[in-house]
Amino acid sequence: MLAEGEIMASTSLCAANTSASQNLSENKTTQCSFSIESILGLEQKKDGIPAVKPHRPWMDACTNLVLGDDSNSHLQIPVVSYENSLFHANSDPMQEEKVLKCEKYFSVTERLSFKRELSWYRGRRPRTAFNRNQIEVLENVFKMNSYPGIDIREELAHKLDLDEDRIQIWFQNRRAKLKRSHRESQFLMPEVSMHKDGLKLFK
Amino acid sequence: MLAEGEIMASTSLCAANTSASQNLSENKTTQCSFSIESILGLEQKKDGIPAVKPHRPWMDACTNLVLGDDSNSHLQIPVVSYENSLFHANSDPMQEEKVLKCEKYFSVTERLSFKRELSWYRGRRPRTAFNRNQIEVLENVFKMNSYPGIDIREELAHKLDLDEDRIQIWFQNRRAKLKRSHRESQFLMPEVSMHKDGLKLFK
DNA sequence: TTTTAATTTAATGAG
DNA sequence: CTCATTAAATTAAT
Repeated sequence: MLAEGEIMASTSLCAANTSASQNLSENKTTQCSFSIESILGLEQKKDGIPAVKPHRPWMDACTNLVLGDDSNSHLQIPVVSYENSLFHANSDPMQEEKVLKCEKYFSVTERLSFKRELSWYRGRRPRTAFNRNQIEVLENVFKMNSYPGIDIREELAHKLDLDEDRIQIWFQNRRAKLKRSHRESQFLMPEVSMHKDGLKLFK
Repeated sequence: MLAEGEIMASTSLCAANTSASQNLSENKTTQCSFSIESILGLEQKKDGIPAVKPHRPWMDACTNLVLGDDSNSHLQIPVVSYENSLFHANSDPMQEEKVLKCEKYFSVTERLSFKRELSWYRGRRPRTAFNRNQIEVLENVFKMNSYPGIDIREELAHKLDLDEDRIQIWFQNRRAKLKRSHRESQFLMPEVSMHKDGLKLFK
């Protein structure tokens, strides 16, 4: 099930968005309490309170989490799995230090929710920071094979002490990056790509 | 955490390498000169140059005009279009002093390219300075919707005389800022946010 | 020094 | 899988 706000985030659609869009594109009168002038900041602000609830998915979720509201269990963060997992096998010292600092001032539960907040609201996986060696190995493998099969990925995962999933994602992102660079160099230097087949397109 | 060079210490490296090699080349015999060491990045690297170029649309003209096709163009400094611009209207004294010193030894042209290199040693977009009105409008829109869709962004871009890209980046940075501030206030006053509804959440 | 515009990339979800 | 998009973590200009 999708988290509340998730749809909003991915489609950029919400009440505020729609109304704002209408206001911005058409100067129609609205039943909303904000006009295009207010949107554009051309009107004197009389109240600081927006007519619509701001769209802040991560805050919404944090509120739910902190309050432990079970009616929104669809928003729950798979905290546990991250807690004990290997995700932070290569966590950086900075974050470790932060956590250690917390220990002195907060309860375990509080620390948990702080850590939870450090990652994203749905328990978005903490961003993996590959070290130099990992990157180098991955790049070298990529040079030879940008579509490594499951066996190679597993092998890499084991050798580099990473989840196979991280490897997979890395290769996906790496392929996307390569593709983008190709697109861009074509755009930047069309004459090269046009001449590469020996065609005389410009004379 | 995987230490640098840790993989070299692995005892099963050779056997593993062999299978990796087989896996990597899959079905075909390797006509390439890659060894397993090179695959795993254990060989001396001779180039530190990234395989792909960054996206620098505003440099397109320069790249094409000045450099033409150059596989290392990401390292190059664009020469033409920013020469006469306002970007360096207020250069700092330190830099000025350096330049004066240089005067004794370098030609005007060399000095120019030195200056250019200082500020353009990487092809980074010149920092946009939003004016007060632009900020105000952006902030007002942000209050209602921190994820404006493409239509609103385009509209804003037109109304504020900015690239849509600037708008997009602004909102990204603005969201990050909001989130950061939220995180910080929770860190500073966890009891407030946790007890704000008077609930006993932890017992 | 602080703030924030710009960049790179890991993670995510839809197609 | 691709592709577009997002947030995290930076870098660098002011």
